[in-house]
Amino acid sequence: MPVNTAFPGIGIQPSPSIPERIAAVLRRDIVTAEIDPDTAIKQIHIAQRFGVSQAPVREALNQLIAEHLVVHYPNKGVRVAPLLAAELQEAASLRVTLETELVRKAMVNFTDADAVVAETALDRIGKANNVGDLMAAHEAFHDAIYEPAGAPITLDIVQGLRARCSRYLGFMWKHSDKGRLSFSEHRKLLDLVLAGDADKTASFLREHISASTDATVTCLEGR
Amino acid sequence: MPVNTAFPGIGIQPSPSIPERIAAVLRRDIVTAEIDPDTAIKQIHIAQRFGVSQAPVREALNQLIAEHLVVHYPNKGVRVAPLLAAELQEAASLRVTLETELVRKAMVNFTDADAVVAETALDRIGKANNVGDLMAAHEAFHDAIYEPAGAPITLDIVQGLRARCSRYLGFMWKHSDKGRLSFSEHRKLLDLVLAGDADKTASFLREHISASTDATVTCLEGR
DNA sequence: CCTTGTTAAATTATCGATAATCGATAATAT
DNA sequence: ATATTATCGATTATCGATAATTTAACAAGG
Repeated sequence: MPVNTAFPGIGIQPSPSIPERIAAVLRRDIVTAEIDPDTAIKQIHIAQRFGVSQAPVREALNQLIAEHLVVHYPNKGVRVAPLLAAELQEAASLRVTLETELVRKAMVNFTDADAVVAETALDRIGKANNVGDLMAAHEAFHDAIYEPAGAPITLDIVQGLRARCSRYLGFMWKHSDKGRLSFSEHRKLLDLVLAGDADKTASFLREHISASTDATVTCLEGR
Repeated sequence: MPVNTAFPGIGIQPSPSIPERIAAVLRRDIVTAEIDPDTAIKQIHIAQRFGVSQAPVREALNQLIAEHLVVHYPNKGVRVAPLLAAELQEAASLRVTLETELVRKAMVNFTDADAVVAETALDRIGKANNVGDLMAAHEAFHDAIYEPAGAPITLDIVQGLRARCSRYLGFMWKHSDKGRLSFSEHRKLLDLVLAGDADKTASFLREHISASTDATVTCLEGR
């Protein structure tokens, strides 16, 4: 009993469940710094906002708890996680370790189709006209670079770490004009991947992550 | 308004919630291979077993989903995750990368108190008389070795990866007598940490993880 | 004989309401 | 006046029941 007989091999992407839709909206609001750190998120408010009962809201919040975007206080609910320089620095350090390894493995398998996907994401970065779209495109670009590595567990961890770091970027963009996401750095990263020099690509990626982290940390400490 | 005036500085460890207790039991049953891979876990059964309604059961299952110990099929429930050699190998490879880094950082800060905690866990490994206790002690030992690194995010990720790998160990122990958890290897690991040679410790740790992984993979493929 | 459509059973997902918990405040006692 | 206890309001956590979904069995038709 195949999942999708009309388009064999493609499969049906299940329409996002209610909890997933709610989590997606809250996640965007958090990483774009639309909601301030430490803000309490009350189940009833969210339930009314989406016109559902509290049960699916709780599931969405549990998702965000697992992603460390909110913190849970038993019997007191959840709050948007605080922004701590130590968290950003450790997460970024891990990203350097894991993403350089991922890109090395990906480069071995990189196909023309993968390049097309990455180019498309790059275009989306250039065309994005709001913070949410920009971040989504940024995610998509990095994922496109790493997916060919064929390391799904690592990729999953990296995605979580990147979301955690993106929060800080979103905060910086909201409160200052520094460190705008540079189109050109990503263009160069993709060019390096296509050129095939693994060492050069890895060290450029390390710089890419470190530089944006350092800018964010100084912005964070300046308040 | 201090949390605990009778024992200042100690604080009250909040008694585990119902979902946490349920998740803990299911987690143990899964990693000790008491439940076979692909077994469907029905909400009503668990609810009746613990004498609660389905709501807290769903929360416990969501926890296990986040830990990748069960897989969720929308509108069809959860099943114990399958055992795949590829998953074990990638998770173990990640563990080598992250745990060698952790132990290096931990050795810089290692105190006598940390050593006592590790020795205690080592004793528990020796005295454990069932698979569940053995695994819990094993976890505690490795955590004791890594905690002084002061890298909570990395430690959290490593704990998740170790739980994923432990499933395979539990499976092997259930179906063969090979690869019993050796007390002596952990004794030597702790000795190396205390001796202070970071390179030697890291390479021993790499071998410790790789060897047990290889044994498990061959056991897994032999059926 | 195979396919297709229909129904029934089982299970998940959601709902509305209740119980349990917490923080703050008021009341009482020392 | 201070410290302890009791009550209140708000919110989470849990419950029991219903709605939605899937699966399997079976019947009708090609």
